[in-house]
Amino acid sequence: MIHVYIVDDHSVVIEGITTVLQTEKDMLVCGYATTAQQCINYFLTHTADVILMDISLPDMDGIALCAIIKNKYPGVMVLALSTFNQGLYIKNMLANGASGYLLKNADKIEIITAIKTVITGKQYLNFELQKTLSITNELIATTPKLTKREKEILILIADGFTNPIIAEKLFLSLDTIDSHRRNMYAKLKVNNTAQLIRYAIENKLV
Amino acid sequence: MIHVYIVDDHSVVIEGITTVLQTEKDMLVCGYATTAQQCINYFLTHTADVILMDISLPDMDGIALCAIIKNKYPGVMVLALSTFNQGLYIKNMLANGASGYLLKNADKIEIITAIKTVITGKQYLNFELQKTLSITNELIATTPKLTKREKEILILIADGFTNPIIAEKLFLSLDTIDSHRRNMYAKLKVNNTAQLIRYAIENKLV
DNA sequence: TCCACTATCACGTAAAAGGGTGAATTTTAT
DNA sequence: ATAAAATTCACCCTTTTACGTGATAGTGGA
Repeated sequence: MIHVYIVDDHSVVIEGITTVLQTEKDMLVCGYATTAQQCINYFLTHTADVILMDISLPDMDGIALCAIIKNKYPGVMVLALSTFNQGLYIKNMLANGASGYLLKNADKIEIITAIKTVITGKQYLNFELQKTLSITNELIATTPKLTKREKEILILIADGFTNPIIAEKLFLSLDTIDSHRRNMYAKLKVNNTAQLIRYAIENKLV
Repeated sequence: MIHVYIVDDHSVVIEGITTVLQTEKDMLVCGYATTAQQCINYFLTHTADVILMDISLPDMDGIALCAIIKNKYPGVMVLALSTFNQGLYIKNMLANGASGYLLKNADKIEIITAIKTVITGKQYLNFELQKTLSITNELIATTPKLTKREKEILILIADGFTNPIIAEKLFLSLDTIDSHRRNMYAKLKVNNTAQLIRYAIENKLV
């Protein structure tokens, strides 16, 4: 009998998964939580084979909760549950010990398959998610890296400070700020402030 | 007997709501759809008293679907279903004929209450959502409005074009572009390109 | 160890942005 | 119909950006 624990702040999702798993004779929903803290408390005195864990929780993100659980109870398999197909989330969950990632639009069969896969110790990721993940990895690899100083100056530019003011703030020459700025332009293949700021915001550097 | 139809691309949510409503003797889930098109097809030959409608669907957004349904079948009450407590969504759904808005973290009682409220023709919005909506309305009221021309020029600036180039593109004088740009600075209380672009992106104008 | 990258600064020039002020015409909303 | 807002343009001046070119010293990874 596979004991499944559910962590999700949407009660209808808990109901839904429970209903789906009831049709499986060898699976049992042994409990659920709507907050990370409830989940942590439960595992102090109980256990489970698999946790279906939403990545967005009211008190903590699923990535942090996953790390805590896997650190204390490595034998418990975590299957991440999310609405969004975003590479960075997938990457982080897997890096923090999750054995798989399931989208909420998954059907009954996929949910059951995912659970059965992860309890054997294998990883579960459907094709769509694997593709997203590989695109993300490629994106990260090809994204030009800004240095510490460059990021620091970039943030000040985004805050609306001019080169002379930034030079003053950082006790550097105006030419130095100009130089860093130009290096960023070259790295990011842009040629003015507007494009620089746009790049910075769209890539969450600011 | 209240006939409830569910539109949501997450099958576990459909399962969950169905399970919740089964406990109510006077409610019946008469059908469900995972796409807007399925929903439209259903109503060509069937009907329902209430539609629980997710605002994010694979083929169309819930706002558009709501408008279509209410236009053809004004008697069918639409109760929007969403994960996010975002004022603009709430506003748009209500403007397009929805009778209420429900968050997916709502518990059984709230779901039942919401359905019972909307079938009487009244609007259902919980306190939290009402607050979000009023904050959003206030925000919209206080957000400085850019004119068509200003937005057009703003987008070109964000694309990295300089004033001379923009003037050329729009067959206008450089002074005119400069003038519009300065008017935007005044409206948005900024004083250089970096801040302008930041404002534009953070307020989804670009 | 060596090379690429980083961080710092300098000089000079041209282009663009930022800011003051004013004004005519057209569109829009009350 | 009339007032308000939007759109267009002009002139002048200062500051900032953008870009070419080059140089020195430190840092870190292959």
